[in-house]
Amino acid sequence: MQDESFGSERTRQLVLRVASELGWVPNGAAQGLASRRTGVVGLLFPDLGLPAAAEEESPLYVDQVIRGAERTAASMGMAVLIAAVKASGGKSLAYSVAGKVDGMVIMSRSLSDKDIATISRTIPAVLLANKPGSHSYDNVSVDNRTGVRDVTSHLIAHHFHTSLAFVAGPHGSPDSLERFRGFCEAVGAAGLPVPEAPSAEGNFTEVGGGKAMHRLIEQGELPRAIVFGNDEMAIGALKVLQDSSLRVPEDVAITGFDDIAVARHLHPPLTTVRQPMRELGEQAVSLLLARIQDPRASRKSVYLSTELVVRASCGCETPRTNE
Amino acid sequence: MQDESFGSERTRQLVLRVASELGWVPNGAAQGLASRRTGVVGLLFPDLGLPAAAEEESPLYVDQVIRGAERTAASMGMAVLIAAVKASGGKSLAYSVAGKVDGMVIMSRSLSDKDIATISRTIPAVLLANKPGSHSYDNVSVDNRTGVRDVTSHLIAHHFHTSLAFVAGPHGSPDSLERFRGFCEAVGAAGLPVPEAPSAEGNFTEVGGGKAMHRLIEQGELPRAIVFGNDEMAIGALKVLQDSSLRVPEDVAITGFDDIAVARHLHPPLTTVRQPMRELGEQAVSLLLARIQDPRASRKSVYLSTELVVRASCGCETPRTNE
DNA sequence: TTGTACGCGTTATCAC
DNA sequence: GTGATAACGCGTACAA
Repeated sequence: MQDESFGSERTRQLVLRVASELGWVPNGAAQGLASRRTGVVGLLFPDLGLPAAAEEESPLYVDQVIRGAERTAASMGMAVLIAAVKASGGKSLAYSVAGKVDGMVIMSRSLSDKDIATISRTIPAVLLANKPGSHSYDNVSVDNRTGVRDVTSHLIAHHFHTSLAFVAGPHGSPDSLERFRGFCEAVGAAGLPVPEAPSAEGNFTEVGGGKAMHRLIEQGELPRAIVFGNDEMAIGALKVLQDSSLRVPEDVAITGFDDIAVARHLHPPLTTVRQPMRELGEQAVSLLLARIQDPRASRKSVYLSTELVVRASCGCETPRTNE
Repeated sequence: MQDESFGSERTRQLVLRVASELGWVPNGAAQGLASRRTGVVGLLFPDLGLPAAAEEESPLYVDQVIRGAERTAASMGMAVLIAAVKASGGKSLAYSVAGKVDGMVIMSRSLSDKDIATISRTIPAVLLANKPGSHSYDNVSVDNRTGVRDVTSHLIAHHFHTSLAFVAGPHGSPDSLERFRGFCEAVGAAGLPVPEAPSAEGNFTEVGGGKAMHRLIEQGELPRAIVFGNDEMAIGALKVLQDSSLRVPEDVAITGFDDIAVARHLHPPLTTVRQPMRELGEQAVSLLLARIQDPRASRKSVYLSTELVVRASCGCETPRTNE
């Protein structure tokens, strides 16, 4: 099947034709067993275990990564085996996947460090969006810190805000932590007081963002600008603000992170930091394929840069143009 | 590995522990070859080959189906192998996938009837959102016709519109065709003139919808209500209408189909037909697993019903409540 | 209960 | 260049 040089080209074609007419399909298991390569890459992502409704709104993030991964895998003739892994156990699926693929991409918060270590002893693994500094593996992540630093600086330098707040995602999320650091850097660089901790936490969800906003409002002393750790929390907060008759951006400016599809359709359109989610998946698979080819090359870390997307929620004018 | 009854339970635990300490992972290929089941289900979806930018906005549909499929597959301990198939050839990936799975879910427009037939001779296949009536396979689809009939009737009965238009998706899309039929049924039932063909086509994309809208405007005789074949086209049209200083819904009412996440964030929020995309994926995998268990059971077709989601773009009041 | 040999469908190696 | 044959790693049936 894989030998391209055959005696008689005619015979080859004939066999191939008959084979397809007969509906013959090569057995992948046998191929894999004999050739020691499956032609499949695995992709593990976290199953947040959210109620279906919430999940439906949210996880554009993972979806885009999957798309990117599928895309570059396909360009190399490989398929992608996906599996959501619950934080609470259920790792057996992960191991099962590990036995069926040539390598895997492991998204952050889907597997414990120990399990990653175990698996990576059998097949190569690339970490996606994990805490920076884990140099034991190939790694691809986005420059969260610079991204948030950029929006925050924009709020300060361009709109002259001096009372700012940051709303974080779930505890322990490397992404959220880095974003908070970026916020602190920008605030510090402007000579403003640097907070010890985020002003609130919203779990990266819309409802969480709404609740966080409520808390901030009830505390009094509403900040003039709020940097949210992601877009969804900003969306939830936006609703709460509107219901509280607080105007955005006149009374309080808000920004997000991710630039999910809804962001530009909000009123006002959300100023945010664009994250190349799809490219994240693409790069991860690229790294993985490279490592499969050369298992003993030096570890690589890829940082993808973000892009500030200025719309109206920060206080900038939005020209009423189309796109 | 699969024999739960062992002589000495202690020994069993010991072996398992050592195995995991050694980082041993069972070889899926060998398991598959010996047991004749891979523990993997395949999912083929169409690669529309759109530019990345357009794709990023759009394919919520496929993503949700993937999620649903992954979800129920995981509940049965199975992983999902996904592959995007370009309409233009590239079917080799599809066949490769077919050799690696216990069965596949094939989304409409991803594979030719002939290829489906060939593959299904080797492994069970379930068709997703294909033309109704293909009773040769297990089939799951959404009740497009009733869905559009419902919105259209709403426009007629509730808002007393008599000049309506339908904007279709790509030529040859079974979904689009069924939705047009639903439109015609509603229009006919109300005693209004039934059109021969859709008033315009928008390829199911946002830009396509915008262009279609332009065409309708330039034709003069703007209909008072426009039923779009999906949400994205409605979004594109909405922008064009606003740029043309036409008010929605005062000057023209519009509706969509799918209820993608952006729909409720638009201004005005889009009245649309909710399609249980995720459940589509779930049901497809359920059918597939059932067929794998009993390959000679009778064919099954599952129709999922839609739900009319009334918001403001049709002319209804939207109470300014929060969800 | 425990051990052993065979088969799964393909690739790869080695004589010819 | 061509054609046999031994792995590949795990289930499983059968013998001990």
